[in-house]
Amino acid sequence: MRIASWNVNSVRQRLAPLLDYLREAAPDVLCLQELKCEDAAFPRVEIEDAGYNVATLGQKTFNGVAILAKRPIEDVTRGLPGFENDPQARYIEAVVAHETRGVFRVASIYAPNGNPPDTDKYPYKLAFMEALIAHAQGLLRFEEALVLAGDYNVIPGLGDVYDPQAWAGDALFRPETRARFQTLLHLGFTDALRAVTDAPGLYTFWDYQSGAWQKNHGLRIDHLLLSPQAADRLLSVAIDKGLRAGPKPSDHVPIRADFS
DNA sequence: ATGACCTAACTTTTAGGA
Repeated sequence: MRIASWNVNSVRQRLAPLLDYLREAAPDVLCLQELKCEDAAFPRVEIEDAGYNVATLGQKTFNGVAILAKRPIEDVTRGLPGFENDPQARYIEAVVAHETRGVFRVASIYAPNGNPPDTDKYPYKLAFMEALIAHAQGLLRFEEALVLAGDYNVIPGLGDVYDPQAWAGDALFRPETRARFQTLLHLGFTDALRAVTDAPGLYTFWDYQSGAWQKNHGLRIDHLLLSPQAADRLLSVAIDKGLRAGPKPSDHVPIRADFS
């Protein structure tokens, strides 16, 4: 069972590399963020023709999340429970069956950026994270294989950013932000990448500006958080950074995990 | 180096991203 997450920065601009990725990496489930289109404009037919079912929560211009899966997508929840008044499309959750080993519950999450931190964008980011913590705590009671996948807009630690000092005051790296990410982990989730390696410099995002990719000025902000039942079945984790050097790249690359 | 990008939109500038 292969589950991946990718902030595509406009699904319509990314359609060709997305179809390539579905064919080459062949994830069973792919969570997408930053669709930047309404549901009616989502390239549903092209993705269904590639062999995937589709569940979306779109929005004009900004945000937007989706779950793609080879198997049927069931019990879809659109919007983060407990944060229902949010006008921004940042959360979709569903259940996908494994061929032989029960089901996985999967969420595709696009947490707010939160910059600049001296504006109301930062308390909005923290409020989203607190609602996510509350909802995740409830989900753990199901004792299911659960993957909370997405762009958290959180740099968890010093090894997850090319220049920690330069990012000290940023909304992605402030202590209040990292503390809430840690609270989420302390509920009982496993940061999938950190379950397989302690290596620094494993990034999922490189800004389009300033030659960030060429200089490897990256951030690790896309994460797969695993319930105990998912963590017990984790086989491997990979970051598909090659896509950042390919044609029409997103500024994020996919992160994926394989499960038994 | 004070530089450098990309996307969507009631587009020819602006807002948002991170």
